[in-house]
Amino acid sequence: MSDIRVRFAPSPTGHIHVGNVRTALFNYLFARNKNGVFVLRIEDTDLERSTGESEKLIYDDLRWLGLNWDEGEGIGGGYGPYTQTARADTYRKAAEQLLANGDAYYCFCSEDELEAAREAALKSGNPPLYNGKCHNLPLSDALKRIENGEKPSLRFKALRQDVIVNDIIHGSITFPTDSFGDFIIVRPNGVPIYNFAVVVDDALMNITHVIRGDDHLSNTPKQALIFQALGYAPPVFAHIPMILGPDRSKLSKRHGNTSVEQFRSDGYLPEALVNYLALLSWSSPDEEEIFSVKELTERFSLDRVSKSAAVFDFDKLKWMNGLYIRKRDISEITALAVPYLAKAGYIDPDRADFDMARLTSIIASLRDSLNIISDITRAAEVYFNPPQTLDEESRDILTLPTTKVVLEGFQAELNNAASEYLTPDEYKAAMKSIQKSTGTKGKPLYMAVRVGVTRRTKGPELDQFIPLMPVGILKERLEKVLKEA
RNA sequence: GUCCCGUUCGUCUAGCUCGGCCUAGGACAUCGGCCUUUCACGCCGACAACAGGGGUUCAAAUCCCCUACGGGACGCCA
Repeated sequence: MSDIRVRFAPSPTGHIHVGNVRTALFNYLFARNKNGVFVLRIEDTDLERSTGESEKLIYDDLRWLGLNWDEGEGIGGGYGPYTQTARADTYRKAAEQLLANGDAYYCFCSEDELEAAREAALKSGNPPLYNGKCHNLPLSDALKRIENGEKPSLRFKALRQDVIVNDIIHGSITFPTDSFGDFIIVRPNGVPIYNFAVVVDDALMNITHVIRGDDHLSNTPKQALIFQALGYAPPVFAHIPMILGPDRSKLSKRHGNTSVEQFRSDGYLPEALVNYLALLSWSSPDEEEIFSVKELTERFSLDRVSKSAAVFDFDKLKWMNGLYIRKRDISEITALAVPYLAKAGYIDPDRADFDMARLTSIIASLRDSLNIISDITRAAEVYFNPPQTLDEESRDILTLPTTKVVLEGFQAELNNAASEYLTPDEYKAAMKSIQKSTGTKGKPLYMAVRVGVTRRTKGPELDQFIPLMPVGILKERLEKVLKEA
C-alpha cells in the first residue's frame, strides 16, 4: 500500500445517483491504480434528510458495482468512526481550537434575520454575503448570552486575502478577497456544517487526494482557509466535471432513470455501467473504450480527466450493455432473465416441472437481440404468449395456393415426430421432405411455415424456434391457422 | 448581482501541455449497403464539429485578449 488515501463521502439520502457513482468510481480507480486506500465516509450531518436505511442502500449499490472500499463503517480502519454523526467530539474539539485562536466567533443572528439580509442584498444587486454583525462581538459578551440560554451558531472568520486553490484538473485558481464572507461552521445545536466537517475529517483521516464533483469548486477556498487555521496542509484537489442531462442541466430524477437501483432493476449489468461511467470525462490513452474494471484501474489517471461537463447518453449505455450481455455466459443471462419472465407470468421457476434446460436454450436464441435484460419479456413473447390474430401480410401469405399445401405437409411431418420436441436435425429433415413432395422451396416454404407457426411475430431463427416448441403446441397452432386460412 | 469554472460532429471524446504530421481521428445515434429464407448480431460505408471576434506567427483547434453562451457557488444542504 502506498500513502495515497482517497475517500468517497456520500450523504445517506437515498440510492446513489449516477453522478455520485462516477465520483466514487474515479476515487476507486485512482486508489487502485496508485495502490492506495479507498475510504468510504458517510456524511450525515443533515439530520433531517439522512437515514440509516439510505446508508444500507449505498453499501448495496457500491457492492453491486464492485466498488469495494478498504476503510469504512463495518469494515474498520485506523481512522474511525466513519460516520460523521459519530464524530461529534472530534468536531467540537476542532471548533474549540478555532474559537480559542480567534479564527471563529459566536453568531447570534437568527435565520430569519439572515434570510432577510440575503434577499435585500440580492435585490439591491450586491453579493449576498454575511454582513459581519457579530464579527466583533467580544467573547465574554457572547459567553454571557449563552449562559442566559441563547443558542448561537459558530462562524468562521474569512480572511481578507486572496485564496489560491491548486487543482490537478483545473490548475491554479485564485479566489479574490471578497468572494465570500464569514460563514457558519457549527449549527446552534452543535452539529457541524459540511464545509467544516469535511475539512476536519479529511485532515484527520489523512486524505491525500480529494476527488469530487466540480460543484464543490467554489467551496474549496473556504475549506482551504479552515485547513490553514487548523494547522493542516490541504490535500491535493481534483474537481471532476459534472454529469448533465440531455438538456444540459445537472442530471436529476426528472431526466428519468438515474439511480443505480433503477439501472439494476431495468436489467443493466454492473460492468457495463462502470465501463460507461468511466468514459464520461475520462478517456484512455489508447482511445479504446471497452474495459473491464481491472483494465480501467491499469489505465486510469487524473491527468486524462477533462474539464468540461458530460451529457449522459442513455443510448450509448444501452449499446454497451448489449455488448456485455453478449459476452456473458448463457447460464448467467438465463438466471438474470428468470425474474422478468416470472413477473410476466411466462414461467414459474417454483414448479416442479420447470424446465431450466429448455429455458436456457430459448435464452440462447434470444440473447443477441437484448440490450438490457428486461428486453427479454418482449423478446420471449413469441414462445410464451403468441399473438391471437394475424397481421395483414401474414393473411396475404396464407391465402397463397401453395401455403396450404406446405402447411399440411409440415403437419404431416409433425405427426411423425417421435418425441415431445423436434431436434434441429428432425426439423431440417422435415423441411426437406416438404420441399420434395410439394416442389416448393426457398422463401415461400419458409414463409408458409413461419406464418403458420409464429404468425409474423419478431423472433429468433426459425430452426432454433421450432425445435423448442412442444410438438403438441405446434400442431395446435397449425390447425388453427389452417382453419383461418 | 458578484465570484469561479467551462465551450471540438446531435451525444461521449482524441488532438491542445511542447503551434506545422489536422483536407480534425474514434465511439454512440442516424442513414445506406453487405450477410441472413424474418428480426437481431456482425461487417462495410455515408452524414456530421474546432462558439464568435480580434491579435501573435511564415503557420493556430492548439498561444494571448475580448464577447457570447452554458454550468456552479454565494445556505444553520451536501
